[in-house]
Order: sequence, then C-alpha cells, then structure tokens
Amino acid sequence: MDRKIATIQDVARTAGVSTATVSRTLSKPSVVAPATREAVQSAIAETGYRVNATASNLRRQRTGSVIVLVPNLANPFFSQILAGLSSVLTPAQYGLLVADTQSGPDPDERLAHYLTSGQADGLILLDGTLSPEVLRTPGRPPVVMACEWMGSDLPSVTVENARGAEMAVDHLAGLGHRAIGHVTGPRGNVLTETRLEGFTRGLAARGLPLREDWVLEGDFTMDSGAAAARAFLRMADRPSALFLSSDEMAVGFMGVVQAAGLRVPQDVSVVGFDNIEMAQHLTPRLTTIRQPRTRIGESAAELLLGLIDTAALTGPSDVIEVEFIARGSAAPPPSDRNLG
Amino acid sequence: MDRKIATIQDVARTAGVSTATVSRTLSKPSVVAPATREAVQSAIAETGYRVNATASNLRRQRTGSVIVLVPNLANPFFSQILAGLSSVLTPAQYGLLVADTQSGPDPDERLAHYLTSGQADGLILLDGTLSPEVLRTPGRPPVVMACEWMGSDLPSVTVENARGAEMAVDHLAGLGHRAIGHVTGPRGNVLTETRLEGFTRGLAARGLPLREDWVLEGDFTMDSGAAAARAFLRMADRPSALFLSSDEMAVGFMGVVQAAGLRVPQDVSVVGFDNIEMAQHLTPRLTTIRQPRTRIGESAAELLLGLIDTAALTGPSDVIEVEFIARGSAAPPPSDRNLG
DNA sequence: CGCTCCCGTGCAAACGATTACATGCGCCCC
DNA sequence: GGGGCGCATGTAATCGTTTGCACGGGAGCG
Repeated sequence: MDRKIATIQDVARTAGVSTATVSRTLSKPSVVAPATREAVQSAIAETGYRVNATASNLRRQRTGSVIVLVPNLANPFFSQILAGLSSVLTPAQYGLLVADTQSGPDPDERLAHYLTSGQADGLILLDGTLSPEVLRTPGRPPVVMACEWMGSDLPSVTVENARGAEMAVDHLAGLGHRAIGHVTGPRGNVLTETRLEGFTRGLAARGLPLREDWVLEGDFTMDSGAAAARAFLRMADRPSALFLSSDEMAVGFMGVVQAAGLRVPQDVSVVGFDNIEMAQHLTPRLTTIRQPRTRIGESAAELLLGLIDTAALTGPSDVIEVEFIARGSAAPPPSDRNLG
Repeated sequence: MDRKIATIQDVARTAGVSTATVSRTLSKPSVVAPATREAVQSAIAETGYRVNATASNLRRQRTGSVIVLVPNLANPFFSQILAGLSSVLTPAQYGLLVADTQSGPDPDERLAHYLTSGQADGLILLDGTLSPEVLRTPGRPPVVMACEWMGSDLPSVTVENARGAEMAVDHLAGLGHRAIGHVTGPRGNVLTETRLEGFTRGLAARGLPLREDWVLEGDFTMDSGAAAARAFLRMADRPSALFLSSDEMAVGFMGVVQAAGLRVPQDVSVVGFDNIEMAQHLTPRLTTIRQPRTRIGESAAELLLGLIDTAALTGPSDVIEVEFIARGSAAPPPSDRNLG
C-alpha cells in the first residue's frame, strides 16, 4: 500500500490534528492534552511514521552528529576510545561520524574542512599532531581533545602519563634495579614527552642516574620496539630493566630479546604502558600501566555534550587516572638474585 | 563582521545573480556562462560560503552518510575494516556513521531502527548474528554484509575462510603432522563453521583422521585460547599440531603452553588465522592465514556505493582471497625430528 | 453576568538548498 | 525581415519539520 514513507502531514491528517500538534506530541508531550496525545500516538503507529532527521535538523539548525578525527583508524588503540564515545553519544541521540585524518593529503586542511563544513555539532580530536592555529576559525563548533596537545587550552581528556611513567620507574627501583632504560615514542609527541618527563622524575626521586644512551627513541609500534631491542643487544653496558612507552613496543622488544636467547625477566625486566589485552597473555605476562581507554572516550563525549548544551567553546577538562599492574615481566635484577 | 555563516542567498546577492545560478555553478558548472561562473566563484570566496549539507540533503532526499553496524567497537578486529570503509567513503563524499550494536539492549531492534530511520543512504553490517527477517522492511536502504551471514542472499564481502583453513591443514600435513587438532570459534558463528569445514576437508584430502576430542570450542578471544591450552595440557593423547581459528586464540594458547614448559614449535606446532600485527612479533613468530581486513572494508564500501548509485537492493558480492604465511610456530612433529 | 486568564490547538513562516519550468535574448536561415 | 531555435538565467515550488504567534473557548472570580 504505502509505498512512500509517512510524513508528519500524513500523521496529522490521520489523527485529525495539525502538524504542529504532532510535532509537539513528540517533543513536548506535556503541553498537549492527553486525549489528543493518544490520538496522535495511534496515528503514528498506524502510519509507521518516523521523523525525518534531515528536515528536523535543518529546521533546528543542528546536525545531530559529532565528528571524531582519528589519525589512523587502522590502529586498534582508537577502537576502544570509539567504543566509549559511542556508548555516550548513542543514548544522547547523536550520531558518531568518524574521519581518518591520514586518508587525505593534508590533515590540517581536513580539520579546517570539518570545522567550517557545519556537518557536525561538535568535534573530538584524537590526533595530537594537528596545528592549533586551525582552531581560530570564527563560528566553529565546540571541540574536545581526547589526547594531549601541546600548547592548547582546549577542553580535553588526558591521562596521568607522567605519573604512570613514575610508577613504572618506582616499581623497578623497588625491585632493586639501578640501571633503568627507556624507550620513548616519537619525539615531539606529547605522550612521549610527558612519559619521558615522568621517567626522569622517577629516576631523580630515587636518586638514580639518567643515562642518555639508555634512552632509545621508538614510535609506539611493535616494529620500533623490535628495533630498540636490537640496539639494546648491541650495547656493551646494558640496563637491567626497561620502561617502554607502549605495550606494543614492549611486545616487539620482548620478541627480539627472547629470540636472542635472553630471558625476561631473569636477564632483563620490562614494563610497558597501556595494558593492551594481549599483555596478560604474553610469556611472561607483561607488567604495565593501565590507561582506561573506554573511559577516555566516555569522558570526551560527556565533555563535548556539555559544551554543545551550553553553546560554549570552553569548559572543564578531565584527567583520567592510571593504574600500575604488576605481572611477570619485571623481577629483581640478576645481581640481586645472585645475592639472594 | 559576518557573524552568521553565508547562505546561498548571500552569494547570489553578492554576485548579482539568482540562487539557481549559484547552485548550478556548484553542481553543473558547464551549463553556466564562463563570465557568470567567475563572478559566482569570487562571490563564494568573498562570503566564505559553504553549502549547507543538511538543506542540500533534505532537498535531494538523501543523507550523504552510511551507517556501519559493528558488534563490538572495542574489538580491534573492526578498526582496520573501518579504515578501509573510510578510505573509500570519504573521497566519495559520504560520511561514515558508526554504531555499536552491543551498546543497546536489543541488537536486532537497533538494526531495525537504522533500517527505518532514514538516517543513512546505506548500511554496512559487520555483525553476523543479526536476524535476516529484520531486512524485510519495505522501502529500506541498500545493505551490504561485510562478513558471512548464514542464509542470506544479501550482497556481501566474504573471505575464503574454508580455503584458508584447508591451507593451514595442508601446511601442517606437509610438515609431517598426522595428529592435528583445531580450536574453533563459537558454535553457530559462520566463520567458525566455514573454517571448521575447511579443516575437515583438509584432513580428508590428506587422508588424516578427524578426532572429535581434538576439536575444542573457543570464541576467538585470547582467553578462550588460553582455556583451550589448559584442555590441551590435560589430554592424555595430544595432537602434535593445532590450527586455531583466530590469531588471538593462538596467542592465548601459546602463552599457556609455554608457561607450562612446552616449546612451540618443538613440542607442538601452532597455526592461527588472521595475521594480526602482533603475529610476527611473538616468540616464535606465528604461522597464520592473512585476511586483508582493509580490503574487506574497501570492497564493502565499493559494493554499497554501487547499490546506492543504481538504487538497487541486490548486486554483486565479493570474495577476498586469503594468503598463507609460514613463520616459526609450525615445524615438523617431534617424531620426524627424531628420525631426521 | 461579564471580564480575564490560561490552556490547547492551528496557521503559517521559516530553515537553505535544488530544479522543473518559464522567460528573454541573440542568431540563423529561409 | 520574420519566425524559430537554443542558450543562459530567473522564478518559484518543494523537501519535512519546528515554533512564534494568534485564536477560541472554558473556567474562575468579582
């Protein structure tokens, strides 16, 4: 029968009321008389009416969706954040539009595009490499950073990165290690810098030396962890423990040193960062710092909804706590073991 | 100055033409005279005009976005598929709206909701557990399955799951294994069944026995792989090699058997499925079947765009090839080694 | 009994773009 | 020179909702 989908007009006609009344029954039921309300409800059921979101959005000058800019969608790091975003935005009736900043040529231009396109009521940035200047766009929608970003006072969700790194050093030092190395993320990345800062602060607090040649640069990937391991194996004077700025790098690192015949943690202790699911399934199980990624997404979504509701561009930020998880990949250093 | 964003009216006024001409310069430049075209272009530049996608969509009776229904966003398995989807949809000017079917109470109802809500020009399903009946909705948008789905003739993108499993068995048999076990995914899942089918076919082709007690049920997770390993360790008569239906399970399996003192591949050979990034960083490196997840996403997006363009609900499907990747986790069985 | 007030509803104008149809002008050809 | 044709542009209806404003009627109060 009804080939076309019903419009609010059809419902109004069926219920014998005006379109205004139908619209009000849907948005502010309290202002319409109970009898009318029921008539409208059954007309809606009869016609199978669904409100046309596009028309509604046009009239209400909104879009009903939020864009999340992800540096690299293929990186599983982000999937849990997406899950957190979705769990908050969906109940709030917002669509989650994901865009990969790497897929085009110029990431900054992509950001500028989304800021001006008016395709979303708000933006969430997961990419810490974008230029802050782009945000000077007049009339832009609210934006929340869901990772740290140098020199920006945007509302953001950050993790206690420095403290996490400090906890890692503290744990290793507590086990008796005095020669502790570090594998960083890519230089310039804020995660890298804050974790490095926490690392050095942790060493200082324990009165341990910071040896430049024991600080290796990685890029958070397993491959770079493997490369760091090869550099480690070439060292004449090796640290007895390493704190790596990501679990992925720790996986890559352990893979190479184990293949070279070293045992973890007997020959070298390893601490990662992130507590990826795999951490507890490695051999040995990986000692690491947990950062609750789902919570990061949830919190970012909540902050953004707050901004949208109040039509504000600035608002509170959130700092997410980290948790140290001791497992089997860190143990007292060989020298202590000989003594014990 | 201009607090409000410019509309097509403003551009028309600035350029001294009608809104129709402005619209045409944007959509069909060839029909407007070069001089007018330039005038409009500079008026656009001057006013900073951006077309309002909502209004355009309303008029054109489309939405400009595609919804992808993901069973569990937190599962990194899907992030690469999303990346593939994004890489095709973004250049085609479609937004990618992601929705988590698990986040609500009733997944089927979520699907029904999106089918009727008219919020997207098309749907991509990554969730093979939804009920086919829901798709009988009249007037629904085109849908593409990006994983197998029992008893559905929907356009879909599938992977040569059975062949992949057969290749695994073939490889192990070629190494000399005659006692080969299997850890499946959850029963009823199509991936599970097709890989199991390939497994049994592979055994049959080599004239090897299928031992029911060597087929363990998992659910694709590392935890279930670990559980399978504990069951394996309890066996009086163990297979010399195992094919696991996911790399995650293989990781969990290897973790437990290694912790129990068994060596991979000397004591037991392991083959996974998927070639997750970590596979090559494990110790030993994991022999597995590669399924190109980015390609799955790209192909699904292309199929869907085809359906949208032709306003069709049915169309071609795509089968993605798998590739066997031999690494270190599978080797000749102990008996052969003794002989060799 | 008459005046207010308020509650529930309808009317109609937006929102910003697209596009079928109308219009006007210049040119070609007979 | 007039009729016709076609090109470039304008006019205005339309997509489906929301919402400010107006209106009618019933109740309450003096």
